[in-house]
Amino acid sequence: MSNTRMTVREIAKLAGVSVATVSRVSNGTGQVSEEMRRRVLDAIEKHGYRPDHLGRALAAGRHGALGLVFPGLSGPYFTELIQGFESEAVPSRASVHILCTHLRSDSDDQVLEMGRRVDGVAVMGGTISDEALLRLAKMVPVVVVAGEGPGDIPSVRADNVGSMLALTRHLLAEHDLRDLVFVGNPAGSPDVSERWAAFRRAHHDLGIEPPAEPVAVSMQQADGVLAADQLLGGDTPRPAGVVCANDEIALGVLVGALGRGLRVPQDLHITGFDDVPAAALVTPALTTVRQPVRELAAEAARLILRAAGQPGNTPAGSLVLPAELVLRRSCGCPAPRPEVPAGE
Amino acid sequence: MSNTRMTVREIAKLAGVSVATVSRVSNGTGQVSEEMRRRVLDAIEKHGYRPDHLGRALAAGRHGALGLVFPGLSGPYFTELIQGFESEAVPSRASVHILCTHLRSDSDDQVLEMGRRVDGVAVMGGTISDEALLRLAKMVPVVVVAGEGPGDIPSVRADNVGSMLALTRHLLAEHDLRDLVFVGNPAGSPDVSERWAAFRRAHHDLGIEPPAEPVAVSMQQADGVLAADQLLGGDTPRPAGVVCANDEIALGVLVGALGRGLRVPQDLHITGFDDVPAAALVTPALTTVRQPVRELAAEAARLILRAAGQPGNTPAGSLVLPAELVLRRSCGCPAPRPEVPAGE
DNA sequence: TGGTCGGCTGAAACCGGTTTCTGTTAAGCG
DNA sequence: CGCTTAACAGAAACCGGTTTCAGCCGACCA
Repeated sequence: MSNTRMTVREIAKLAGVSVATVSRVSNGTGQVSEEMRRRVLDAIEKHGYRPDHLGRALAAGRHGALGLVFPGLSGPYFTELIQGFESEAVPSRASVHILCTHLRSDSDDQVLEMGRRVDGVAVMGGTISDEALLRLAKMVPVVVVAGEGPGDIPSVRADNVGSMLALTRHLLAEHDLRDLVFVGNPAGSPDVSERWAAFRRAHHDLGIEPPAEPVAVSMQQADGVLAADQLLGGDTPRPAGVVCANDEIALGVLVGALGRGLRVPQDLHITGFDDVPAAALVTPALTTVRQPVRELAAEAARLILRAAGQPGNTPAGSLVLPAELVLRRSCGCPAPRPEVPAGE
Repeated sequence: MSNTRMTVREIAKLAGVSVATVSRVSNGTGQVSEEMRRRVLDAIEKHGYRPDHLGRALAAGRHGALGLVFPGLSGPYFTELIQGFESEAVPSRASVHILCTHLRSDSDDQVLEMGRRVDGVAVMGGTISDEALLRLAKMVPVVVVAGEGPGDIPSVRADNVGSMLALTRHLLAEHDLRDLVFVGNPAGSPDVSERWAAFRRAHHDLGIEPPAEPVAVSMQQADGVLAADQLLGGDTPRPAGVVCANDEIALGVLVGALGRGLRVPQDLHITGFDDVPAAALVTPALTTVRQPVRELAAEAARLILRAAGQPGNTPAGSLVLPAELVLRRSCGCPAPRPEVPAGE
């Protein structure tokens, strides 16, 4: 009815009761007689009163909000992440604040500012400085997603090590490949760092000498094209296989290789990581690793909600979810099914 | 220093001044003598005081937050949208709340709840009911992104009509195609509705009879595969070209066509909409339309911020940004460049 | 020297809720 | 019938800030 916002006190006056009673009715707490409850509900209904979120939050000392911090929104990985997080937060009546640190230099400050507006934060690994992370953790419960935090900050992540071990071993042992290269910058994110380490360890486990250095590029498709230029353009002998830190790099390398007239996988084997939708679509389809990104994010949200619910801010331990090897044509495996992918 | 949060009153006591003075210093408002300012700043510095966001927001009657509502996060379109919105909001010290209505049935309520937590909301067209949109607009400034709102709710959108007119005309006139079909559900979103209307109008403008009905499917890749089954599987004559409501559908149709042994564009012409990264990557590369999604979202954020800044909640008018036709192989055009796409 | 004006300060009201704490009333019980 | 107790209602304090308003004081002017 009324366009101007009602307050508890106005409703109280209109219903002829005290503000305490209105609050009790609208929250369902305490004891209220049927008579009073009727009067209050009538007034609320009649004037379309909804309690103000700020007033309530201030009194409760709780924001009713969760934060999610990520470097940027490149690709389907982040899409899944956000949806997983959000779908877990909303049923708990918590709103979701997002922050893309992107290329901004003052992201540490912005994250700390976010810490003052929410009840807990999930931060993607490698997004902000450890120092900022520790300070943030002093304000609100924090969980690191896809990475590892300093101190005893809890984290949830996929099994990078296990799956990259399996993938590399697959290439080395089943396809009997040598001269593999790794494309991706281990310094860029904890995920890549773990993948690079596992890539090397798989070599060592089989008594094979791994390359000393990765081809350190960023995570976009264009960087994969660049890497392909570097690997295939010069006079250096062509590697047998290219293990990429994610699918987008792999797709870039694929384009670069095909553009040079190379056949994949006959002339060059390529693998990715993440299983983005396009990975199944391109020709040849991309061998990759599927992570339970959505569950990862949902689990992070759950941890935060639980910690925020308790005054003691329980930090809980770390969690590692399994990842799944997806073998397709680009590593030399036969096409798994009659090429009619079920979309996404 | 202190781990437990400081309040204005504590700082005031420690600095030996009144809370009003502390507030004035920390906000830089009003007149404060150098002596007082020093004392307050010292106390603030020493105890690491930062004003509580809730208290401040309550007193100011402003949340310092913007909302963004979308149906789901399928594909790069939404990624761009979020980043554009966020990059405009953050410099204004506004946090960004997101809400995926997804498959939830109670999204209207959730949107209204969001309206009580932010200073303004951008809603993707077709995401919530007109009724909810109108009620939301009574609470906070609202902008519809990629769609049109009821009443005088302002909107920002790309030039669907102009670009789809140009695209369809291109197929009809330049490539001299007939028997085009449109794949996409006009009832699903305002964008698709506009595109379908423009598709038909281009036919009429050239005196050609357009198809009476679209192939109404959803916006995911799998739906494109379904559409291909329907169009290419039966005994009905194969259409000359398939105009898809977005790139993901088009990619699905492409896979379906190639999987049936058809050559694209020789046997079947296909076009998309949005210019997702994969559109340039697939073979043949996809003819499509590039929308200024990021600018769209940034403009929406700007409108909201401006409206939220003024008590009068200026609704402002609508805004239509131009879109660009991207001609590639899949419509029959020659490859524009030596096939080394610069990634994305 | 008295009056006015402007700079500076702090007490108190306010934002919109929740919660404690006190008091009243009626029911239950010996 | 008197006493205890439970149910219920409301006044007031509280959450942590901002802002109004009144008052004090020194400077300036006639």
